[in-house]
Amino acid sequence: MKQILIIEDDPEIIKLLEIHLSNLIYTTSKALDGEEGLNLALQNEYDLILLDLTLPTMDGVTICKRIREKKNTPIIMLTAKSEEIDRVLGLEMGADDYITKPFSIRELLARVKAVMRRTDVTKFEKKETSTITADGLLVDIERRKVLLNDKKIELSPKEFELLVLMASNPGRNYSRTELLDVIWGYNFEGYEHTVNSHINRLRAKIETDMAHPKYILTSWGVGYKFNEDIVT
Amino acid sequence: MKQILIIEDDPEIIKLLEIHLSNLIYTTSKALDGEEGLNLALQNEYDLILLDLTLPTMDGVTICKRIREKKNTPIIMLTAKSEEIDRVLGLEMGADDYITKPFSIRELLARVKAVMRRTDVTKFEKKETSTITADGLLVDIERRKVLLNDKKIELSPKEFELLVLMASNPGRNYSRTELLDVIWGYNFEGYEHTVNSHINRLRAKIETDMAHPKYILTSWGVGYKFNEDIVT
DNA sequence: AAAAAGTATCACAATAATATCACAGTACAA
DNA sequence: TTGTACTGTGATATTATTGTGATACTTTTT
Repeated sequence: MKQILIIEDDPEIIKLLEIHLSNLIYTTSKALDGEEGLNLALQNEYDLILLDLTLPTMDGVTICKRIREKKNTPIIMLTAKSEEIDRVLGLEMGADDYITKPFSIRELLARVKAVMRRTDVTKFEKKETSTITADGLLVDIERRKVLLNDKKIELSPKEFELLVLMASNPGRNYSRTELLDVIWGYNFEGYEHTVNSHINRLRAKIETDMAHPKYILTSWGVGYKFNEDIVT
Repeated sequence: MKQILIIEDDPEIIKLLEIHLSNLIYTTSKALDGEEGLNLALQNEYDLILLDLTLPTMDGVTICKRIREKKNTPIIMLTAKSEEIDRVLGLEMGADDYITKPFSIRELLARVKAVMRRTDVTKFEKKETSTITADGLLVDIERRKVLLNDKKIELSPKEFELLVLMASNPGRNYSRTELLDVIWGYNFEGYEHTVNSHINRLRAKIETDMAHPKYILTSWGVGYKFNEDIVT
């Protein structure tokens, strides 16, 4: 019997999911807010987690990341936003799939089955490396440490997160909105040019020539990306 | 053949949408005011509805809600206001996506395709080709990267969009007006020969012999097209 | 062949996007 | 409390991109 955890604050949706998932011989647990959901997810072994993006006490993005730090449980995000960008975001933060509300039950069940099928095979695969190396730069994610030519660099939290996110996927373009969503959080109400400032400060610490950055490149009219040509 | 319903009071925009949607092998119906639109939406089975927010006789929000009471037809809202509030409203009332006027046709088509893909359960596993190859040219749409004989080429936003659009349909002729509508947006007030300049700059970056272009060909008296004889 | 129409090219100004910097508010530790 | 580091934002500087005019060049038409 497969165990599914539902983290979702709308009781209507929970009810809906429970009815249809139990038809497929899955048993379900539920959590109504983020904190509770995270605890359940970490303390038990589920086969799948259905995770709402917008939740009380802790938002879905954070929960997803926190779960991924400890566990490999497959996660399907439930989100109200349907922009293409969000899809990528959801997957990059470690979710296995996403589905946008309002969704049809048929569609959801198809994805649940698909994820179950997929993870049966890949269940025992190893997690990714926790250090990134590129030219003279070394980023130790676990220890939150950055070395530039063997010299230790002190980064602020935001700077570090920016670096890790972008360096984890060299060559991928990140729009300012995307970065705000992922690092600042979904509900950040502020200007996009806040990102500029942080990129600027990050560059000041790791780049030798500010006019010609080696690591953090700007994609004009798009956003920023980590230089893919220098990763080892 | 997919059926799309357009509920929109501006005949110009309807015409524009019809032209470009028919290129994608969609057939369209149209309604010029809210009442008519609602009736059509309820009495027929459409695959998608494009719904203007501000309409005579009945506004878009009401129509959207009324449709949702009876049907699950995917809806994309067309709205002139760009405030964040309106977006959330649009989604909460049951719309699948929204797009703010003035929009570029390219953007709209992308969303239409995305919604179609999403709602079509059977096609979920299918992946879309995100790279185009032709002779020495490689266009990675997802990563916004262009390689010419394994050498990276930096393109400006407009140049990149022109290339992607035309390379996606090799051999198809694009008039200057069409390119302006699709890439610049239908509201662009400017000269057609703006396109010439951008094509010129694009060519300067990817063509080796400007006098005899290999990729971007000129259709005399018509417009431009991507050379269909070299795609792999 | 000349005129006309459409296209190519280029330089330059206007625009929009990004970079930089200073400063104030905040949080947090000593 | 004071001090310190971090962060968001305004102001301003600096760039890259873009639209346009002028002009040269082709192709088509007459």
